[in-house]
Amino acid sequence: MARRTKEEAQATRVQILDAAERVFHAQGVSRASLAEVAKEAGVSRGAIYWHFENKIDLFQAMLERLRLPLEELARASESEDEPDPLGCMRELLITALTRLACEPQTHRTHDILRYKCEYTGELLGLRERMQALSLECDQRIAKALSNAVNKNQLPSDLDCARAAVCLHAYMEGIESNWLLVPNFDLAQQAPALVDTVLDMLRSPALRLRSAG
Amino acid sequence: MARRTKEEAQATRVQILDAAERVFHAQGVSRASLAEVAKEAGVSRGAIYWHFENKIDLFQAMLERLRLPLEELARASESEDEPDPLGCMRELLITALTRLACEPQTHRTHDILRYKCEYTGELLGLRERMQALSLECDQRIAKALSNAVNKNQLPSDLDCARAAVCLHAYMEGIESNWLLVPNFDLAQQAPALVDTVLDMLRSPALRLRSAG
DNA sequence: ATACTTACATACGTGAATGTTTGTAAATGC
DNA sequence: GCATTTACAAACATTCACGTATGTAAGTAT
Repeated sequence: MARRTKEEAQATRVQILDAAERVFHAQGVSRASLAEVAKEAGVSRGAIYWHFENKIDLFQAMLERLRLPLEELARASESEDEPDPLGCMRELLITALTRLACEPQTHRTHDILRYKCEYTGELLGLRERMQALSLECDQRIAKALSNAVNKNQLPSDLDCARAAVCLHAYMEGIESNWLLVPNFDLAQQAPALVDTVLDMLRSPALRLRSAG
Repeated sequence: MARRTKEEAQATRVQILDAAERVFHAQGVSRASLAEVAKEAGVSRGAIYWHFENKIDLFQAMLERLRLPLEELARASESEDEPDPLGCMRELLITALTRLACEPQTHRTHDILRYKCEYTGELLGLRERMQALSLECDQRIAKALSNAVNKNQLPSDLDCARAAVCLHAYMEGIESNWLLVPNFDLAQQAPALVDTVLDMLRSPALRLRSAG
């Protein structure tokens, strides 16, 4: 085939990324072959090697597409100027679940990250990144909770660090379990699920010096 | 090498399973080769093919070793005769976390299942089994909660099914996040973590007809 | 218009892992 | 005590995906 214009080239790049998403989801990252991705994208393997270094480069490029969609909301709930940090966090958590339920791309990508991917070998860098993200997530939640305490939206003796760990775990588990068995309407249940965990923040077990 | 006695054969079988656990954990299931497992076990690849059909057979045999350790406790909290179903469940949940933290074999195996394994292709059967286990887990928890309600240990209008989903998710998330970043003493924190989620069961958001 | 570069397609070489087959010495059954 | 089976080791053949190298036609700069 002949040379394409720059826009056409960008289009094939997106086609490859979309195909990779589908093939990685169907076969798993390690089992997926670039030949399959090429076939699914309607190009040759050479095209993939033109746009990407190798499979993990393709994989990571695919993941990059889904970054920083919730950054603004997150920043808002962390801001000390935000008058309603708890409500802001509630929105944030509900949005996260809703996006997972309603956006197929988000759904597939998270499914790959949880159940179709081995965090070892060439993907050790990804594992470290997930670890960093997990820690950062804990800290951001703790910060938002602290702001909520300062606005008297939560008990003043709340152990924000431990509460953040619990809240994070709960959200993680909801996502994991629903991805494994999507036997309820996540988008519809999202507000109730989030309100449940926010109620947990009033638990006596989460007060300072109550344990630990 | 020459033929071994039956007990010696059983010993090499266990050696292979132990080696598989280590290699799967280090390399991931798909990246791990039977040659590596054999080398780690101090046998030849032929020995593995004698004891197991192939890699996934070996993998599933490895998983079988860890089954039904909590079955009795679980059954107790499900039993309607149990006078303290909530306390029984508390014990069960704490035990689960403590085992994860204290038993290296449990730790490694769960780490493999969560972060070193792709639930697709030849492991689709495993995925279906995990789905079934997840559903069964929800139902068992719901049953235990229902028993606790009957003993007046929990509010009578508790939505046991939804509460079970939430409790299950929380535990799942605690395990997942701690396996990814083991930056606190899980065994020590286990009682506090469990008490926190048990307090959540009193949340108004988990009452019947409150949502959903 | 031409020279150069781009955006791929095609073909090739390589290595690694798999499953199988064959060999063998000792343990076990009768 | 002999035949048979067991519990492996070692060698073999095959597959398969990867990376690379080469080919090529059209776009782009000058």
